[in-house]
Amino acid sequence: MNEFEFSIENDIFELRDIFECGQCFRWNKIAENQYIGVIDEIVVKVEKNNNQINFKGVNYGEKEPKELIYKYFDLERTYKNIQESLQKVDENMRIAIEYGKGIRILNQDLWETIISFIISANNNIPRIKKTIEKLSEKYGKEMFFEGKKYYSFPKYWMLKNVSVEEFRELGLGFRDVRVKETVEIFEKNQEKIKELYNLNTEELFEELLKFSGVGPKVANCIILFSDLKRFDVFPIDVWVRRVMNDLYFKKLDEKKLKDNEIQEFADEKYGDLKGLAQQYLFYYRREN
DNA sequence: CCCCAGGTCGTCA
DNA sequence: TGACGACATGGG
Repeated sequence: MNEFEFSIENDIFELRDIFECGQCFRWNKIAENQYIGVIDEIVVKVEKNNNQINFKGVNYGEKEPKELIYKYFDLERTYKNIQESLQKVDENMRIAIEYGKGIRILNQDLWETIISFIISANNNIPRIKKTIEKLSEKYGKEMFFEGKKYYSFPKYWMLKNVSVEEFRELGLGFRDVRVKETVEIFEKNQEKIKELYNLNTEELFEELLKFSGVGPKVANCIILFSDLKRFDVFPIDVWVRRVMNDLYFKKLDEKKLKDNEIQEFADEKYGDLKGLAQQYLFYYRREN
């Protein structure tokens, strides 16, 4: 266990936009310009003043905190260019970007992202967060930072002896079996999982659908929000269907708007940047 | 009591 | 393929 602290400068890095836009579930606001959360086996407090971002925390794992944080926050990527390109699409996109201009798409651990979004199915964000927190408290690694306890998201091998009934006690509901089956898949297919990183987006999508509890929407979220990181996917949930219908399709009953119809439209309109476009639209619609 | 939530799964035509 | 209900849980 050792502590770390360092600062960076970045124009495109707003705490609220990053942590409240629905891509992650383990961050909490502790002050006006501060969030605290867990990445892998480090606890991190992020504080922003002007364009200066400070990272302070403790490391309980093997990985170098600075490298972990650079990767996690996607700091190698220049979002300015991407925004400028997307802004040209139309006025709606320009407004959505203006609202969420501080968003960065995180590179979250694949295993954690898969489990988190399996839990997200037919669920709401506060309850998803609560359930993931319980899972971590019960099975993750205990960590201490500034007088408080935190818990890492449990690695798959830490869950191998957990029964379906024990999963259900966490409040997973009908998703308990899916989580259990996913643990087993990870135990038996490590080589195959490592190869996911070499696949193209289409192949990746097909492979992820084989997981229990992973359908089209969850698969696309995993591809976009994990360290698999591809921007050429467009996850469609109730909010995205809602915003797309309001802005473009204008059907009286939005449930009659088919996913395929939205997908084709998004391909055409946003191209390979549709993942980021989706996130600006989702965040804009959910917060307004 | 109802409806809804970052949906998926099994079933049936 | 495509439609449709079931599936736990908690909040409004």
